[in-house]
Order: sequence, then structure tokens, then C-alpha cells
Amino acid sequence: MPAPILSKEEVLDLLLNTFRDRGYEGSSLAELSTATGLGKSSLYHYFPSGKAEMAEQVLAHMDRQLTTNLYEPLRLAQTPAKKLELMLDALDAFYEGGRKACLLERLCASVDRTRFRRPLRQAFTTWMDAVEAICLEAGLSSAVARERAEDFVVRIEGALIVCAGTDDYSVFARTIRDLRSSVLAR
Amino acid sequence: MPAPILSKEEVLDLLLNTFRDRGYEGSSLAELSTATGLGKSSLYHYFPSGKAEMAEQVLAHMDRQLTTNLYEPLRLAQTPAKKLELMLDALDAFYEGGRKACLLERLCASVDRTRFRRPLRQAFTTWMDAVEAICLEAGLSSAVARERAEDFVVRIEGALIVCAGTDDYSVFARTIRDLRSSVLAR
DNA sequence: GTCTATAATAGGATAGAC
DNA sequence: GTCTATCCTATTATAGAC
Repeated sequence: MPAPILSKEEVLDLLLNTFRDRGYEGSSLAELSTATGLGKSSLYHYFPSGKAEMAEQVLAHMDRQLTTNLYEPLRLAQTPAKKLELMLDALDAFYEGGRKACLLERLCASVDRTRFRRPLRQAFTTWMDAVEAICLEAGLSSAVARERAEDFVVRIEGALIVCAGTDDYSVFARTIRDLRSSVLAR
Repeated sequence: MPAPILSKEEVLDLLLNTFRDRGYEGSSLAELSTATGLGKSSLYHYFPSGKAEMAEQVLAHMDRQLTTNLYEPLRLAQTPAKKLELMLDALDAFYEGGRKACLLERLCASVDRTRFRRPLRQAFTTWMDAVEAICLEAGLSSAVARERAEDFVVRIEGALIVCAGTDDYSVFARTIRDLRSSVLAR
């Protein structure tokens, strides 16, 4: 009676959710199993090398998601201002107004962080590069564009921490609002 | 033959170090034992309720440290500008230029986070209140002072994440530099 | 207060049937 | 591809001697 079950992408979505919520060490195989509805053996069928491979594939999955759902649509937007709007709306939705954690942060904090080094760096770089490109297109200097891009990611990540720590999600909302008006300012 | 060994404060310092480095779930009793040079039984002598109590006491310990080494000396500084300098220097040293993680962030990310809720919120609030006080003393309006204080903590926490994720510590240095000149600006 | 020894459980991972 | 059963190790925690 069990047959189609879930696609690989759906499994990765559920794993992503669990890792974001409980962190890498905090997500046991038992929990990952419950979260996906798959037995441990099924998980090992998809991810022969176990939990570390799950996290790696989840990271790659999120990267693909961002590319198709954020970075690509961004290129179609008309103006730099529109692009910025689009990115901030997407981030606000993805982090649910500061209520959901960032996978990148969770993996940076894991003991196995060295294992995820390269993809983590890549994910941060891609993100900052996208913001930088918007700034450049808006006519900001190369140096300023880079600083604004770094600061953009810094503030999103920081706001997520402060919200989680204080249980006050207005900080995330205000950060998004501030970024909306300050990133492209001259 | 073993006798004085370590003071409670020294033990807490070593535990703080381990929790910052490996996170809450990532710090096993075996590691906490090696880090302190104390056997497990000795740790349970100091912390009868185990790891969660260690983290709680480490948090309280850090709070005391910050009070005596940062918040109190801050009150003696002459001008708001001097106070800001003092705090940024202390943070730069405490986080070793972005190379060492924040205990607050690590505990926010832990699965047991609800257990640390109150002290975490308290620690963040105390920190932001200190920055807010400096801003107010410098003549900024109440609303702006609060925003600047929240943004201050957001950017420090965010910079630590981005540095860990990209292995590029210049972001922390630049964040500190930016804060130095922007926090009290009118 | 510290140690050695040990219990009890949870965690990651595999075998083999279906 | 999924399940049940199982293995091994790590982890938390305690007991009892010194």
C-alpha cells in the first residue's frame, strides 16, 4: 500500500525545514525520519552517507530554489529599485518575518562546519553578489556596492538572531524596512 | 594529591569557550570534561543538573563579566563618544575580530532554547539598553536611539555569522569601523 | 572534590526481507 | 523504495571509593 510517497525535492524541503528549526546537531535521524515520514533506511537510500550528506544536499537544494525563485526572476525586473523590492519581499517571506532561522547560519554553527565550508561560502557569496549587482546597476561605486551588499546580508542574519533571542520580531520587520530605503541611497 | 585545581569562575570561562566554539548540542560532556580538565563527576558536582545547568551558569557568568568589565567601566567614561569607543574595542577583543562566536547566538540556536529564553532575552536587552543610553546621552531622540541600539547588536551578530560563513574576517573589522562612525551620527 | 566504573539511553548506521 | 530488526558507539548520568 505504500507507493509513490514523496519526490526527492519534497523530501529535501522537509529536511530543510527540520535543519532550520533544530540545527544540524539538534536534528537526529529519528526526527528527520518523522519529519519526512520516511524510515531511516529510506533516508539512507536517498542519502547513503547519512546526515552530513543530507545537509549537503539540502544546501544544494536551497541553492537551486534561490536560483529559480529569486536570482533568476530578479534579472527580469525592470529597475534596480524593483529588484531590491523583489529580493526583500522574498526574504521576508522565506524567513517568515524573522520567525524562521537561516540554514546557512545553522550550518555555520555546526561542529561539522568544515565539511560544509565550500558550499556555505558559495551561498553567501552568491547572495552578496546579487545585492552588489543591484547596487552597481543603480549607479553606486564598486566599493560602495560591495559594502552595501555585505551589510545587507549581515543585517538580515543579525536580525534573525536578535529576533530569536528577544522573541521580538519587530526588529526583523524594521530591518527589512530600513534596507528598502537605504541600500540604494546615494 | 589533586587539590586546588580551578576556581568556579575559571571553570565557567573554559565552559564558555567550549560552548562558543562547538555550540550547545555540539559540546558533549566528554568535551566539556577535557576542556576543563575535570572529570564528569566533578562537573556534576558543580552542576548537578548537567549540561543545561552548565549553559545557564555560563550565561550568568558572562553576564557578570560584561557588567564588571564593560557596562560598569562604561559609566566612568567621560563622553558618549568615549563610551562607544570603549564598547567597540571590548567587542572587537571579545569576539577576536570575528573569529570567535557569540554564546547568545549559539544558545538561541540550540534545541533547548526555551530553557534559556529568559536569560537570553535579558542579555540582549541589557546590551541594547547600554547602547541606547549612549545614544541618548549623545542627544539622539528616543526613537532613533532605540533603533540605533537594535541595529548595533544586529550588525555585530550578523557580522559574526557572515565571517564564519565566508571565512573572511574583514567584514567584522569593517562593521566595527562603520559602527564607530555611524552610531552617534546626527 | 575528584576519581574509576558502570548503568541506561539515544544516536548513527547497516542487514536483509518484502 | 520501504520496512523491521539489529549493531555499535557515543552520550548523559549516577554510584561509590578515596
